Amino acid sequence: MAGLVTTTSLRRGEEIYSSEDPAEQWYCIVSGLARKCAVSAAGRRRIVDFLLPGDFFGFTAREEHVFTVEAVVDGTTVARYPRRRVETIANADPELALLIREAAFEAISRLQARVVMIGRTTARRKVSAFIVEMAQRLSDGSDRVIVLPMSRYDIADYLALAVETVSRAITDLKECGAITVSGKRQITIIDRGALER
Amino acid sequence: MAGLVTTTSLRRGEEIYSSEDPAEQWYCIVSGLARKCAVSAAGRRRIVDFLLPGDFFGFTAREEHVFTVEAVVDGTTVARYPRRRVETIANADPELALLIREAAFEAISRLQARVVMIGRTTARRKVSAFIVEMAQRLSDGSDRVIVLPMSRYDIADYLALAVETVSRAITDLKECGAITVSGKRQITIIDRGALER
DNA sequence: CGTAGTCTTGAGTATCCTCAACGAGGGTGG
DNA sequence: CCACCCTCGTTGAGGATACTCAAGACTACG
Repeated sequence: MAGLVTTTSLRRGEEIYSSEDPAEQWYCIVSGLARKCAVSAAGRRRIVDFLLPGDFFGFTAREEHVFTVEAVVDGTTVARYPRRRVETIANADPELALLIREAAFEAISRLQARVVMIGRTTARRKVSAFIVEMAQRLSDGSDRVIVLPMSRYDIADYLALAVETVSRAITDLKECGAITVSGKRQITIIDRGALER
Repeated sequence: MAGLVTTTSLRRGEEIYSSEDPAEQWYCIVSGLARKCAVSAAGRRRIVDFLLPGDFFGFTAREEHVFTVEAVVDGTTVARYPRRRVETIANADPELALLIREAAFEAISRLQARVVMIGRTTARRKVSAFIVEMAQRLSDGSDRVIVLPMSRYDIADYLALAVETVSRAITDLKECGAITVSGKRQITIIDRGALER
């Protein structure tokens, strides 16, 4: 495997792959953050998934990618694996095949959690769940302080809300004493119970 | 593989597996329809996925299932595959390993499409997209006439809407001439363009 | 120092949810 | 056979929520 992987560093906004590109590689985020996006006919962006270090992506049963993946922060590094060659190696290496399966199963788990989150009723619940999810994924849930690597716009497109609504929900959670906010991006969880309710 | 598979027939409402059950099998719908559900703390049901003939499910990187899967219609038949044994066979059979990967990739595609659909803004768009999706999945999109196998309640929980809103959206689409409805469940697509917009 | 991007707040409106009522259809039991 | 219950589906009214439009503050960057 070591000989196959290519690692690239990207600036914010740079594309890792684009919609309709041939799906010839699999990817893993090494550091930083990426977003998997769709753009609707009306020009509205949807973020299908945030990709954090350790997340594999680019899996598809088709020949072309459906979504676009872009780096969210400067210096995001991505490992690329040539799909066909990895599959060939996996044919003779059950352990590698298992790793691939598990990476795919992880993607399924993330997406299912996402369907549940995006299906929540109120903006406040969505944003609360988002903060809890990020605390979990950024620091294994062990830390009360998180620094969001993405903008309010990204959060809005991730939660299917308007930016203003995200902003208001965060203000709301501040005023309720569930969180505190330092600067724009640093959030401290004060009352986790209130967020999970 | 032939010796490993167990096929069961279920009545509507019967569980295939339940949340927190040990994840020891993989499944495939042979006929009928099943729903993958989560129930929120507030008692609200979310349908994470509808499972149609040919859809594989039960994939997880964990030891326990997170969701519950139930038959939606009487006579739904499900094939069960013992996970460990299938994995052991796959270790020596690259073709089987490929099939598993592709089934998992299909599940990813379905879920991604779902995140996009559920993230749509208005109820009318959601219901329109739902009808188009079902036409696609029930008959490869070739047919203008579809018979919905699930209730309005199921549709509502799938789209994260209230039942009343689903009902109103369908009435709306009827009045706009985009569809016609015979009985409760049979829908004929008149103007596909109007649905996709 | 100006510009572009980000974030917040306000006001008004559209949409959807809740509560309520009602009709149709399918079983079940008397 | 019919009364009854239950689920399902539809419609209406009223209120809550989030969206749109608008404006302004703040930051980073050239």
